[in-house]
Amino acid sequence: MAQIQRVFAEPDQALLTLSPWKELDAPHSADLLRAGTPDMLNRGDVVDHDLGIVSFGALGIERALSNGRRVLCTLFRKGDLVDVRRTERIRQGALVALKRSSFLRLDESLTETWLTNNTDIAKTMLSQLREQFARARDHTTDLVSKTPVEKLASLLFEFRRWPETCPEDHRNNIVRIPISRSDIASYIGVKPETVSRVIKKLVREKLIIVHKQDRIYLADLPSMRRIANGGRPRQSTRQA
Amino acid sequence: MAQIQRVFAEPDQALLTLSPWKELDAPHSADLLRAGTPDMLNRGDVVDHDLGIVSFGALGIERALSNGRRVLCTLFRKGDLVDVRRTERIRQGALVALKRSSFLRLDESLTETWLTNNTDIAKTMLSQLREQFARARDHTTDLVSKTPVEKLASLLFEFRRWPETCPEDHRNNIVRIPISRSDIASYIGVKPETVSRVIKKLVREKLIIVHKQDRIYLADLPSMRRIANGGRPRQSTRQA
DNA sequence: CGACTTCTTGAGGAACGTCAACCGCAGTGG
DNA sequence: CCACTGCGGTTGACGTTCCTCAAGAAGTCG
Repeated sequence: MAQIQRVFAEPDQALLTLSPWKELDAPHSADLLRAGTPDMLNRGDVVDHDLGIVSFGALGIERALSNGRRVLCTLFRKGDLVDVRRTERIRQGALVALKRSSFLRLDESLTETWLTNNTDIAKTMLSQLREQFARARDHTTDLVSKTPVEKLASLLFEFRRWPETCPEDHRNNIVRIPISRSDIASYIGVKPETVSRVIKKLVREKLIIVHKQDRIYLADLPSMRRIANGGRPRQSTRQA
Repeated sequence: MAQIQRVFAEPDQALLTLSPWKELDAPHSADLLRAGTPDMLNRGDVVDHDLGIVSFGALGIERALSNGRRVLCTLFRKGDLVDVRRTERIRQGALVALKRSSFLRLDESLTETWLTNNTDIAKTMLSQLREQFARARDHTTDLVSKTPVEKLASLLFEFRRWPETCPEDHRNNIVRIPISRSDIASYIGVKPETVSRVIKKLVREKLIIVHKQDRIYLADLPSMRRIANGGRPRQSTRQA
């Protein structure tokens, strides 16, 4: 028993240092942990539960379209509340691990009880959902009318904001890529080939340097930021 | 004074019959109404407030990219809680009315007090945000890898689910289009010209009939549903 | 080392964006 | 009453872009 406790105590305690959970009083956060069941997940594992917290790693909601098209419509990162319950049961999609991750399953009825007795937890969950909705809007902006280069640049900055980024990497403009190339493609709505070509292009222009597959150096941060915000539109068809 | 009360009493009372607000106890919902300031909005009006409820009409969050690209990253419809406050103040975007609408502004600190004293309201807001996040995921799925035809078909079904749809229209497979063609375009990430061409194409195939500009009849609902769910992928480059 | 998956590179074409012009309609003013 | 104007929407021609397909390279695991 003590052993089992230990197994999840380490990463799961860590999430209490993350916003917004760190704002909770100690007793509440302890409740939170005790009520959760930790799941270790490998890449590709499907989570058959729609309420919990990501202790570490990366999860996503995956949907399949005809023609083998695969869509990643949301990314959940370390510290995120995952609450994908919904009233209308349409097109739910599967919650799937994109890399080695830990998921702290929460019991639904128990959580409901908390919400009734404790407005702090309710407020914390509200701020989480609000934040995730805001991130979804940002992502939508990326998808709606940006070019692949702009989309990828924007995604790099999103990864830069992930809590895994250590302060040193952040200072040095190093971004860790937590997911595979094809997952990136499914997330930003292009094909893996295009992701590859875009990265190659940015390297050629000396805007980034790929240290390792999952480690990219933003050599020209201002330019990259400009591109991410929409600074590289489709070329006009008419010559100047 | 009585007159002013009357002005907003009518549409704003109506929203209490909508999910999830209708689940609230009468005294709480009355508080909700009293605390709000109703704003009448015309198409194009910008709302400089990030907390409230849509009494009727349609609002959207609009962002501008370089090159004159305009993005509508979320739609808010009748009954929706609009809570777009966020911790990181990046790329906020403007909340703008897409047609004649009424917005019930809520006071932030007052709402905060409610949440502390009343878990019912907290739960209601939670379920609202959860639902909107779910809708955002659906929209993301549409944007990521669907063709324009699929995107538009999907949007028609979204409009069909809007609370304005009267039961009769629903039975008769009539969809009311609440926003302009160019807003549709900015929302599904294509150009107005493409929207026009797609509609024309669907009409030619006898899948829909356009009664009026803002009234479309789904002549072949099953086919349309199939298309909306991804049934019309990009044509292969290789001949069969 | 070989079997495997993931990523990259290359060629070619469909598709959607770009531009420009036109249409229909509503409001305005002579 | 009609010309004028402005706006939203539509149509057509054309070209860039990114997807498709296929094959090779690189990384991963037994």
